[in-house]
Amino acid sequence: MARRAGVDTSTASRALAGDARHRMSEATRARVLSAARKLGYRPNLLARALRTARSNSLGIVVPQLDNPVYAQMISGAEAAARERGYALLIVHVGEAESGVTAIERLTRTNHVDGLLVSSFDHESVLAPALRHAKVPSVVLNRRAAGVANCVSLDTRRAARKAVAHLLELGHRRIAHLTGRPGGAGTRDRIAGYRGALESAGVGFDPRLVAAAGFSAEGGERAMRAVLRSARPRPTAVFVATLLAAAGALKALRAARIAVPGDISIVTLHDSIIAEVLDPPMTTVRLPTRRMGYEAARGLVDLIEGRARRVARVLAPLELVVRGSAAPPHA
Amino acid sequence: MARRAGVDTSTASRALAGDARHRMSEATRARVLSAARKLGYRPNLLARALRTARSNSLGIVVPQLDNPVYAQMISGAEAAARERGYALLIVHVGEAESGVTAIERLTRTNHVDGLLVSSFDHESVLAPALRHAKVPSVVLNRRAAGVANCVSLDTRRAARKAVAHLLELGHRRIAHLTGRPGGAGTRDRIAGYRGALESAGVGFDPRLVAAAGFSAEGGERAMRAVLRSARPRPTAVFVATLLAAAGALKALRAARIAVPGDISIVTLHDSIIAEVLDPPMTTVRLPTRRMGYEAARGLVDLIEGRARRVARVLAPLELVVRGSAAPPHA
DNA sequence: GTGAAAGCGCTAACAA
DNA sequence: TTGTTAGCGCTTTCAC
Repeated sequence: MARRAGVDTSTASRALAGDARHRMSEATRARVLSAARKLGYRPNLLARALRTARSNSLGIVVPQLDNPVYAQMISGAEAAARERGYALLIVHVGEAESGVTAIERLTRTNHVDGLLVSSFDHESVLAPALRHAKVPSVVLNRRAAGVANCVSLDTRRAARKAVAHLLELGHRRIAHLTGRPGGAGTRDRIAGYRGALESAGVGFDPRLVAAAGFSAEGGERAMRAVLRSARPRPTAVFVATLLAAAGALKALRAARIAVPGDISIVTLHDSIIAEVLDPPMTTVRLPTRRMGYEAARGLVDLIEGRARRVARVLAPLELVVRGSAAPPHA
Repeated sequence: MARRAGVDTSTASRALAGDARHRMSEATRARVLSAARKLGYRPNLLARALRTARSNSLGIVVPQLDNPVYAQMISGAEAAARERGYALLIVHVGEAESGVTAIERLTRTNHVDGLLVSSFDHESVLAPALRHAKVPSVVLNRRAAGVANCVSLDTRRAARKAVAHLLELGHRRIAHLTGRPGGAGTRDRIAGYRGALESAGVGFDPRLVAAAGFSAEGGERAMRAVLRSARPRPTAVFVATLLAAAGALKALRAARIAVPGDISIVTLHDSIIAEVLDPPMTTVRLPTRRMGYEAARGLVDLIEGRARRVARVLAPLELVVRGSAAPPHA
């Protein structure tokens, strides 16, 4: 024990706290600090937590782990938590399950100091659950009524950017394979898509929009649906997410439609998958990792009283031009 | 407090422990339990941890988060930990960094009861660090001298299975793009590859082997190298991992070599990426998620004294035949 | 500026 | 079978 080494007792606590509010002689402080260092003293966080009712840990609730989007989010959150001296407890709840029991368990049993939540729960259940948990929370990429603290991606702007790229290439008949019906992300994508079209004076044709969800199969199905029903055929398509774009690509290949020769594709998010597709996919990168980072940092600010509210919308990063989009041939 | 509600005090502890070694009247036990339920009592794990010097948490150290292999591992570990009532603390250490400081921090500061380790540390540093940490540990997919507890994948057998598939299709000239030089995974792959060839009476030609590592670029480079130097050209190639196979595919496409028409490809691991490639990739699935699950379960057994050693090698799952391998044309 | 003492919520040893 | 007591390692009044 550092105390033993020095010569004092709980004064050590003050010295190690380093808090300027405790006035104490530089001499003793130095003595304690050096003794602590020499003995390799590590405070017992459990004891501290019990005493202060603060555990120095954050909980994160995610619906998927093997999706690069969540993996990146977690990676960012972990980095921010570590920088601030917090541990990160991770709970995976499945897409179908509710995160509410996880939230309950994290706060009531594990005594986390704050929550990062990214489950698919409807806001009507999520918001009360978070309010009921008496620790601060930040919701990731789900803007929801009744949820004050949230860090999300500006999906609308990203969508707009993607579609603008197609318009600049000269496309006028642009389809959109969007997300899950009813989701906020879907609304944002459609808004961005329509906004870009309007700015370019291109009319909106609902037959060019189909729900793909976020899976490859969904993308394949939606692409087929559009090919079947849209006349004349679109020369380009903006797809909700990378996986769905891969599915759309498959559908086009099956229909012997060349990409980007006959139809161009642009999508959102970026990962190694974009590079290994044939052709490599042109995408708008989104700062997913940074979203996790900012959310965790904001959460710590909330916990430590440096902030009263966390509400950030992160702008998309750059357009990554690969090979899936080209000018339409006359 | 449940105690208040019933009428007793620390007897509640015994009742809630449910331990059969404590003999007590069914009446009081029932009373305590029902009171606890009614009040929604949750024991304070922090206090318990302080008292018992057991935190009911596991730490997991991983070098990557956005690689499906690790994501699946974590997902499995999280499930097992939760089932057994443990929380999972996750630490990401980067491929270049050492996991040793993370191990140190997890045990000395966060007081985890056990460690799951999958960093890239050389065994000469990892083994002492784990021995020094005074909690049990299980190493994931890295067999290393001095490390007793380990759950790993039978990569050798998986490699053999992959190559056997090519042999059955009639291939005799089979190249191998392997992992990082010197890695255990690489040795296993080469051993499996050679084993399969030998069983089929096919000679081993070192010019057909090139190091690809585990990235797409590596695979692309290695494929080019083999195409340049191997005469006659192989009719099939067994690639170390999915991403590298994607890179190899790219190289073949660039060289206008048809897959599987001119060259067949088979690789290890499975994920959505295998499906979105063109052609979809034939792979040998490996139980990565289960590896995380078994490791965490074994670790808890170690912690709770139900096991003295955890050493499992998980057999590969089935061969998933997609479209990247076909019989060679005469 | 520093020491003494209490107590966070729990469990384990001992008494009753 | 149950209650009493002590103490895990820390922080925080409260004296001094």
